[in-house]
Amino acid sequence: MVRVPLSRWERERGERFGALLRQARGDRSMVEIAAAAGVSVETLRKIEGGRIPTPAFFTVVALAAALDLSLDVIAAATTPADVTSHPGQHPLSA
Amino acid sequence: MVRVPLSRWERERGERFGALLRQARGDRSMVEIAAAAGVSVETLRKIEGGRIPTPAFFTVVALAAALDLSLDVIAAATTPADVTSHPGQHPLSA
DNA sequence: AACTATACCGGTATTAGTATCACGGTCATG
DNA sequence: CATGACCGTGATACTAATACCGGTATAGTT
Repeated sequence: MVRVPLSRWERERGERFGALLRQARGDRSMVEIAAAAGVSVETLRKIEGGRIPTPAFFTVVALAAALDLSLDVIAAATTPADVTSHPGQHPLSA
Repeated sequence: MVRVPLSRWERERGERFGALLRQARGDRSMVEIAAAAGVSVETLRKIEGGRIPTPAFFTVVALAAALDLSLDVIAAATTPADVTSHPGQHPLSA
């Protein structure tokens, strides 16, 4: 009946995710990438800054396309290796 | 100041997405896949049925892993070809 | 036959989180 | 100076994720 709050781990993962996007953006402006992805600039800023730790899948799809990134690479890069070897240790989803 | 409601197109995309997951699940039980992904069964059911049209990215990551699917393949399969050739015609994100 | 267990179905209620706009501020550039 | 990008924030409506409900269907057991 209640949505479970995001754990610390999930928040940190979101921060890692945001940092990865920031890095991929490089010299391009946030405004440019947000427009290319069809997302508001504020949203991209929040995602990059980890303040939206679990964005919607299709939002990420659009951002990945604008940044020419593979989703599989993103997913692999934001999951610490120890989690993948022990799937039961942390929630796997958002 | 207000979050824009999901368009019909976005809802339909969510239904396509859900159908793709359902197909990928095959003979395996919803309970089994949901558990493997660390997601509630109700959530998976709703995603498959299109009643959660824009699930969180990391939820999809976990489900894709449980189903042994590539995220890039999922994203490509749920985007009609005419949308990719005309990026301005529909919102690209969730 | 009845009973039990399990999976699946769509819906409801609740809570937490997202995505957006708008704002005031800073900073860099022409 | 004006302009554009970036920053974090407040407020808002919307949506996701969860547990639960009553129902159906199937398979196995007594």
